[in-house]
Amino acid sequence: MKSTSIHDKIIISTYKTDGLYFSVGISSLTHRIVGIALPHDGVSDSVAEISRLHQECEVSDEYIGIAKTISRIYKGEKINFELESLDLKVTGSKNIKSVVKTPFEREVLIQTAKIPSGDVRTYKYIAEKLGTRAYRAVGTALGKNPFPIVIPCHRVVKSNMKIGEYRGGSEMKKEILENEGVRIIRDRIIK
DNA sequence: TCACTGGCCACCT
DNA sequence: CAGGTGGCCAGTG
Repeated sequence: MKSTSIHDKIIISTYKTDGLYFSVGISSLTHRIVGIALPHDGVSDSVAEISRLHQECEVSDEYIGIAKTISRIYKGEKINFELESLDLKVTGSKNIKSVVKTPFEREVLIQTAKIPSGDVRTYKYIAEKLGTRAYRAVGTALGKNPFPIVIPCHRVVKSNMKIGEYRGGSEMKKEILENEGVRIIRDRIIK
């Protein structure tokens, strides 16, 4: 069986601002985003975060504008991002590996995408939207979010309004939320 | 199959 | 308020 992913190539573009590097990976086949890196201090770490998940990658400036847009969201600008531009499909195939692994992860991401900038929801809220009590599984799914910043997993916090964990560290989570105008005192969201 | 492991939650000291 | 305990359930090997 032929895998279409054999001919797929991921283009990785990086935008630098304020000493931070933002990378985005885009499929040359589908033209959808397949990966976003959290900001890093160096360009190699930023590129590596995306490239280690894909076999064929090419570094290019082609999509630097998208990387820049992501950096602006990080800074707190309210920018509408089409969900259509993300590769959210889930394939069960062994040959063709999708970045989103299961329907559950996909639904968690879609619910999270609805949270407006400047606001937060809880892990429990997301779980209940999916009709389950798998609160922890929601956290696990968001921990694997291939599209951080654009799919705002940083806006999902604990039920007691404490910040909770983040792949880039809770300090980074706090920083993004504050950039969006969320008030935080002693690691707790103030409504 | 089955026994873990978790970006959690609620409840109890 | 901090820390501990049991519970929940999707993924993983």
